[in-house]
Amino acid sequence: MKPTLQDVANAVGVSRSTVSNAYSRPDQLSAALRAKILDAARRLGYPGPDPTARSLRRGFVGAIGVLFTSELSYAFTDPFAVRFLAGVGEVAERHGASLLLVPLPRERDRARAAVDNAAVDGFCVYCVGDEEHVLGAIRDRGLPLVTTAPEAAAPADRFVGIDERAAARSVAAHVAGLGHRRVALLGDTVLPDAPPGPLRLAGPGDAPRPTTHGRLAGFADAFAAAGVPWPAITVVNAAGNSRAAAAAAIAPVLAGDDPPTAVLACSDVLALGVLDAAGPHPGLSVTGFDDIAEAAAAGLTTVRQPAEEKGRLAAALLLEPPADPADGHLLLPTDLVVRTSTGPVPRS
Amino acid sequence: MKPTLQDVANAVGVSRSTVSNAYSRPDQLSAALRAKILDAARRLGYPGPDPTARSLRRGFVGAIGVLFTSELSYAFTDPFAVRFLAGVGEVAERHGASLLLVPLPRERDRARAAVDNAAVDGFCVYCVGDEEHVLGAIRDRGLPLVTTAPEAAAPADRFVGIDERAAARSVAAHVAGLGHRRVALLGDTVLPDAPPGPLRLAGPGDAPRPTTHGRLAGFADAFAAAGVPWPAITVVNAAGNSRAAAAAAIAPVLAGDDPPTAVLACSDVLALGVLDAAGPHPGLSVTGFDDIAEAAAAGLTTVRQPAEEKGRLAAALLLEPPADPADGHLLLPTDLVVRTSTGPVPRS
DNA sequence: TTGAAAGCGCTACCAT
DNA sequence: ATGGTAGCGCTTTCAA
Repeated sequence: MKPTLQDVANAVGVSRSTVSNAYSRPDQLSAALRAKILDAARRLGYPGPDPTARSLRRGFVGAIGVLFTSELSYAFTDPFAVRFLAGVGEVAERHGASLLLVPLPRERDRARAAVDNAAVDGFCVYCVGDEEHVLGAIRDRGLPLVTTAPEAAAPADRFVGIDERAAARSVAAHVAGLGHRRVALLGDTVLPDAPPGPLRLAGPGDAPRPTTHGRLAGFADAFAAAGVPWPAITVVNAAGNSRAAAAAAIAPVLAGDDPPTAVLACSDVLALGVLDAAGPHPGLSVTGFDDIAEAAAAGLTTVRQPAEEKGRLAAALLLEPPADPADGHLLLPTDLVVRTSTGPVPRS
Repeated sequence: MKPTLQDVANAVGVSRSTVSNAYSRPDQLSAALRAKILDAARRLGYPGPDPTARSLRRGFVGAIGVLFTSELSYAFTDPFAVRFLAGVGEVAERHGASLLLVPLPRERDRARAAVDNAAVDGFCVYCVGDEEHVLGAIRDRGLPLVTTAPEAAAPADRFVGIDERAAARSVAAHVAGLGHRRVALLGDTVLPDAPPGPLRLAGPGDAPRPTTHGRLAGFADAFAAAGVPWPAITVVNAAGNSRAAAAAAIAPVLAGDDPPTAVLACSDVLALGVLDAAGPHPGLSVTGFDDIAEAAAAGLTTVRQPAEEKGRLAAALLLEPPADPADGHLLLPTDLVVRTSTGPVPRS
């Protein structure tokens, strides 16, 4: 059996309290006794207080949960998510807090159970869409919570994000300003179980994922202002946020008659996929969203949002809660980054 | 106060055991009673058994620790490390296990404390070098452990990795075969506190990091076989595994008189940095290590090792321990990937 | 400066 | 099918 604190106490001939103090409150006993205790512990192979028991007694854990409302293994595949995580890690590191990455099963009740079983002091939720049940589970546990989707945040929640709609509007306005009128909008899982390819949508609001919804709405705003009504815009669904999925989804649209002169994607990864597929369509304008590292190399026009900073602030909101709850909702700035993937409408 | 299991028991008028069973062993009570209990729990706002208390009682946690023997925030910056993590996550996901990412402070005793305080059932250690004290702490806790560095593995440890030396030998042989004789080897933190730039090393063994050591030794093997003795080889130190650090470290070497005709880097990230710095030196052959995604786009000749698979196997070794301990040491295959960044020695 | 007592919230065994 | 009992290993008053 592993030795316990009690064993050390017995060996030294002191009480458990004293051994406990030797570890957690060195000022509560003489240096000599402490040394003696630590020494005995070493001899017995006692590795120090059991983290679980300590957490139970103390009532807190020293770890924050990070939830991606998508496959965990997928999250590592998404450059933006990884940078967000890096930011979270940076702040956690500073606080000596660990990060518990909790895989979320797709089924709601199992997802809820996963949340219920996580030994953490609070959660950062990287929202992809379809997170309400997860957030509900966290709130039910009475744990603090920060989300990245404003629509998802309850008044008591903390939030850090961007104005998705305004940001999307800014790229779209740039594209509209270049004269594009025949455009396609590309999103990941625009409708839950839709097949890849073009889609009928009564309006941006039909997209259940708040992020997608916000971005589509922003795109629509700008084109509406340029005289292009929603029905004239093609919405294209990709089955996943990957280059391959994007390429597969957009190919038939580009190959159709009356193809768009510009494609506005809801993420850089998707935009890169469009570029992959657009090889034979030079002159096509393409925009992304996020400004991941690959975007620059590809010359992608996009909207930059501060990825690491978003993560840092999310963690900080959890680990250094603002005194005034009103400071718990942070809106980050975004920048339109114009590169070479957008240009005037080609005359043909 | 948050309600406890006891409160639910009182409310329903049953014992704690029964409530516990309602959650953890549904087959131990009638469906009707169970429904009644769960219902009361919902009404009271009882979120289910406390994870910490449950772990204490059950003696296991349902989480595995992942340790990077470097800054945690740095790990997310390293494409190879991220892919490793993706692999770990994939398997953890399948087992319903969470991943606890533990930031390691630089100071040894604080690092040990971080390990001691982690509530996990075992550790995957992604070895960068200088991990002995960390591994010792894990062993002292009696927790199972898988490393990625064979040198670091004690007999009881599990291990998954590659034959660093042989892999390095394969790229170096390719370069030597192209006729290169004036070569530089580039590594991250070849010596602990060395400044960026060329370095004197009595031999590969002087590099304390086992991975660096192994790769340098492999490079040396191949050149020795080609008639280039160790002292004729320039070893260059980069202050970090980043493109910028690599570029800064290699620049003076390329600018010196008698510059190398080939640079062999210990990682793709470093190699990419060399390429950045080599703009004005066309004809320079450069090799990397790992075959990250960016390598292909850059035309980098490198050694591929299966990143996600390494992570998957590491997690599997922990979560599905092999019956025969002898199966706990896995050596993964590597492949030489020749692209355009290497070529014959330019005649000048 | 040290120790005794009282749980933290839960589960597993053994009865009934 | 349900309940009683006995801790899991630790920390924290409080008293000595």
